[in-house]
Amino acid sequence: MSRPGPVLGEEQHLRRDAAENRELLLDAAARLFASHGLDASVEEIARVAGVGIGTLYRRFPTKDALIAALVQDALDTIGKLAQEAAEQPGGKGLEHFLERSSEYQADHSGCLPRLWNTDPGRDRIRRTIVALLEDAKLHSRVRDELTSTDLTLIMWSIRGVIETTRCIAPDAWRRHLDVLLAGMRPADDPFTHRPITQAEVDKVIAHE
Amino acid sequence: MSRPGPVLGEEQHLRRDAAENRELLLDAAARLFASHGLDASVEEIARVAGVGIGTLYRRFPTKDALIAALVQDALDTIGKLAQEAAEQPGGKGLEHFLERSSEYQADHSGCLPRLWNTDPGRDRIRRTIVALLEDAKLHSRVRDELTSTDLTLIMWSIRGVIETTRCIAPDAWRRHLDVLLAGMRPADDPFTHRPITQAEVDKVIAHE
Amino acid sequence: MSRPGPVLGEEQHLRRDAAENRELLLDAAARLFASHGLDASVEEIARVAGVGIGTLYRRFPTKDALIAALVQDALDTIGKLAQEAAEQPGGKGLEHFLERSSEYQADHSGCLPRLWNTDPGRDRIRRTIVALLEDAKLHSRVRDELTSTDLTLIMWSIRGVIETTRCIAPDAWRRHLDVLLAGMRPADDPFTHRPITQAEVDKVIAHE
Amino acid sequence: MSRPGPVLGEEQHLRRDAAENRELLLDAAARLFASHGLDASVEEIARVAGVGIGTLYRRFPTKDALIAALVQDALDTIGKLAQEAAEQPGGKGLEHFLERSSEYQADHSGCLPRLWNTDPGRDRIRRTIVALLEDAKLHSRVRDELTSTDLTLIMWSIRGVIETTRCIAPDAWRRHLDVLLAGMRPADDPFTHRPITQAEVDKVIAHE
DNA sequence: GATGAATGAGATTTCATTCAT
DNA sequence: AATGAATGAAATCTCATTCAT
Repeated sequence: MSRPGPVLGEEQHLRRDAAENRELLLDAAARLFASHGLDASVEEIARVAGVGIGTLYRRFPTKDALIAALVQDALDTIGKLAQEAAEQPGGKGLEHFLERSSEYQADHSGCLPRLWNTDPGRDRIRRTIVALLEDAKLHSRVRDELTSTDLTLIMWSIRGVIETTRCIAPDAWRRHLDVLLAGMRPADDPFTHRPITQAEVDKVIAHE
Repeated sequence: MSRPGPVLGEEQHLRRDAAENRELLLDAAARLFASHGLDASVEEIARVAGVGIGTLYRRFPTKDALIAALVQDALDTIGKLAQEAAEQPGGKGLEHFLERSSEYQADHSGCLPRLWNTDPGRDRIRRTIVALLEDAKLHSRVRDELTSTDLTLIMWSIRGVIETTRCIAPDAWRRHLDVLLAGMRPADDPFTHRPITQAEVDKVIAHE
Repeated sequence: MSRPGPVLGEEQHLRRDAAENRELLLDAAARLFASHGLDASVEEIARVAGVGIGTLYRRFPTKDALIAALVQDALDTIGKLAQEAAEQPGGKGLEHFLERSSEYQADHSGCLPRLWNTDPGRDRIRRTIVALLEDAKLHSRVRDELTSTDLTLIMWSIRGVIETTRCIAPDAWRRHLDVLLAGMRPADDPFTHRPITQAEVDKVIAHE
Repeated sequence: MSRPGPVLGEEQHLRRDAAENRELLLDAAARLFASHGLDASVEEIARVAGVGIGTLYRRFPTKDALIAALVQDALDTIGKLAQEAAEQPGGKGLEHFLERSSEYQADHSGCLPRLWNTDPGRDRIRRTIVALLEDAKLHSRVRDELTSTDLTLIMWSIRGVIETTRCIAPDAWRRHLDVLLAGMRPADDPFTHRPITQAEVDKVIAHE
């Protein structure tokens, strides 16, 4: 006799608009990728987001597209962090940026494996970072021989540390950054190997 | 480069053909894991090894067992490298070890994600590394404040670089190691964060 | 013959196509289990049902779940048969129930091996059967020494006959029930062994 | 330097002869079929028997052949039991046989599912049983209308009870046999269904 | 537009049987 | 003759993606 009302779990069936769903999906994906790696299933993501799987596929035509969107979000943030860091005086912007961007990655470690593997806007970030590097050299906070590709390796290495330690020792990367910064400082004995080329970095990033 | 011989508890007589197939399988697995990540399918591994899938499962009752075998091989080798490094004079053993072990990992990058995540023999390796560290401090080649857990982070950091660059710039890690070694050297300004504890490292490793 | 409607806890709204497929799958499973035993493959079941294997697994997350659903259907029906039998006058309800429930089992012999091996609702059925037994004793249609556990053995015994003969002589169990009913009737010489306990029956059923 | 002596577990590598192996295998098979059903793997059987799987396949060209051998053993024994029972006076041979053969089956329940499904020697057993039945009728221990096919059904039904209860209540079949024997006794109200034909029984048995 | 049911290729694993040692 | 390594078909189950409702 009772009207077939909303079933358990359906009581929040608000007519959400597209933008909201997008955010819900990205949040859910970030959370699940962080806890289960990129193997987290799209179905689980949709469920956690509270939307149907069809809705997910309307927003993101592919699992990879969803990941790419997360990566893009992260890159956008990192770009902003780089620009903020440029305001630091005394050549300290670079250090500031490394700390802040690492902090951000530690908090959003879900799709780190692919974080550097995508394109648009990356070039602008790179130019900002190069500027930070030049400024740091100008103030003798880092070696002259340090290149922007060295910074890329440094960020990849921090990513590796974060990925490994995030669950247990989420601040481990700070100690490691201490070591890296010490290694970047001006010193008498120069590095013994050539830096990798920007072309190589680009190829790595393009290599999916 | 060659697989280490039978180790503790492994001395069961394998028939010649069985032993051969075991090698073929481990080689194929290493190759495929390196090129396709741990998602490489066991069927593909068996095909590349030129044996039936059943043969693979007779030797390694589980995909994880196969991975574990590769990891064990790698750890055995790294243990040997650590002991060899101990023979280096002038406190240079530690640097020597970091270079050699990184070299090995770059050549066997297939199961790096799990390389540190397994048990037996690890303790012996750690003690050897601690000895290398003490020797390096004795000869003032590294800071006194450097801990063995810092070395662990350093190795994870190198692993991250190798994983990212292996296909395109297989020697990138050497340049990165330059930076790390520079950061390890004695210097005036001390690190600003506490090292992580050995207990934290152990938990990370135990954490799958 | 028709599947019983939604039961306790099963009232989730299934979309029409989903509900249809559920029926198709249960029918196919019943048919194949009947003809090939429980070893019939889920792939074959899906094919006979005319749906993809994924659909089967969406509805029944496990082969066992599929079997359990069939068993549940059967138990529900048998429960109803017991209640219907209670309306028979003259203490004949028990005989009526044995005939009807055996008939049903002969028509749904697919998952007989596990038919009694599951829980919910079983207790209610048992109480109904006990009532049937008491009524039969009251009207002197069966011996006073007959217990409800004897009835359980009797049903297992019929099940054994049905399983063996279903393909060739699908009515053989009727003749066997004649013998059993004759054995249940009041008589001078009592049984010579103790009945098994209800606890033993419960353990047998729990024992997978 | 040590001679490669016998390895662990090989110290009982006695040169066993064929007959002995056959027994070992049949014993192991009976034990494993009893505990794990006919799904017990041939590899496990060989291991429990303490022989190689190749040896098993030399003795029994097929898993089915192994099962058939067990069945044959059982039938031989049951044939002997029937003949022994024929010596019982007063028409009690039939009851004696049912008890003894059930006892034997309860103790050798491994391949019961197929126990009646095989051929050679069966005919001789049947003739012996028919004789027991006639003798029982002669002494008015069973109804005249009881046929040998009824006895077949009775034995199948006992098999069903044994299969179900063997682990928990290994004597349950005795109580059930009480009921069956009571049902076989002469009585006023005749059975209401026709017995199945010998041809039907034969077809059931042939039907794998 | 949103939903979630349906799909089916593909993954891991088992096991009866064959065959080199 | 005995062994057990090798085989590969087949089983169960997962999941990214499509499509009817």
